[in-house]
Amino acid sequence: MKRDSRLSGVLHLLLHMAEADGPVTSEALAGMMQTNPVVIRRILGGLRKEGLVQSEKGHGGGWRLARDLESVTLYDIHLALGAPGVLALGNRTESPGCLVEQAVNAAMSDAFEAAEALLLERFHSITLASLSRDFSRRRKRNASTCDQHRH
Amino acid sequence: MKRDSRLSGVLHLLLHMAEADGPVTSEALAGMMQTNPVVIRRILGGLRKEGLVQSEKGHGGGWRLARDLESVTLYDIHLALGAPGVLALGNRTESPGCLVEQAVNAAMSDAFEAAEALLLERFHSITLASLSRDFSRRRKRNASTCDQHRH
DNA sequence: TCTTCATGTAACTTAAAATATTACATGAAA
DNA sequence: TTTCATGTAATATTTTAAGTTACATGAAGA
Ligand code: FES
Ligand code: FES
Repeated sequence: MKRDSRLSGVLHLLLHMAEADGPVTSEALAGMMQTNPVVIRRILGGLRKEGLVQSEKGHGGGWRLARDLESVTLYDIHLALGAPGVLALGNRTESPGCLVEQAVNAAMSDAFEAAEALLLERFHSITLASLSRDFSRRRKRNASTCDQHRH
Repeated sequence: MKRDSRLSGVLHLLLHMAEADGPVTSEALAGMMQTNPVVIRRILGGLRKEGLVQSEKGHGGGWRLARDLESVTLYDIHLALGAPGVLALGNRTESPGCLVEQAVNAAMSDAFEAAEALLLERFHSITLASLSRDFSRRRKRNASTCDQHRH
């Protein structure tokens, strides 16, 4: 069982894009995320379909945010990523006819749904803008020593 | 990202053991779970260390519950399984020096902790006994047509 | 126009986990 | 002393995620 850090990673990308003046290339973003440009393009390509980012080809091209920082919540991004399951635990579904399994699943599903609902509700209340503000606050306190680039 | 159904699977095992008169062999349990006996022995071996089940070798051997159904909660079992992460989503930790990452992680960690706490709190209130009662209720309503065995 | 740069995507490869299997030792009952 | 079942290490298989290569498309600049 491994944790999916795609949401976290995408936030990283978006905030870095918010910081930048112009478009940012997938190569630059890949540098920050220590991964391959194609991976970035795949991820951001999905977000573009949802209208969160836009891209431009050719000289001076790259990626930029398509919406206002205030209007984008973690939940929006979560949806744009395909709303992957939020919980690492799940129900067995291999023997649907088994009454034991039915009883187990019924009991756990309630708990799962409650936890998931709580998490997604929190996501609604976190905007890119609030993250950006928090970032600025941190930048004032610490001298940034980011390996990949200067702020 | 795949969901871990170990908890669900273990509950299945334990309830089947609760139903049985004597010890149940790992082979029989493997049949119900459509897996290999060694896999069962590995999982139950972990639970034995926590005092949830006990095993006997040789003729007439197998696995049985070691504690009262009322006294075992989902949370106990979760702990006995090593308390694996409950959430599928997680924080990136690849660039700990990055201030953007710090801001993102700080914001999400709160939400993660809240959701996890809620789920585990629910686990505390579900006992093996309550699951067993629910199972009996279902058995009365439906005629059991379990492929692996009769109840 | 022709070169350069960057995205868009499919196909492929690599790497990492999770799961399953084999093999054999240990100990208990018949 | 044979049979049965657990205990466990080592191995193999399967599945899933991540990364890479290759090349097409289109935009800007020389
Ligand atoms: S295998 Fe679960 S009820 Fe029979
Ligand atoms: S790479 Fe994230 S702050 Fe620089």
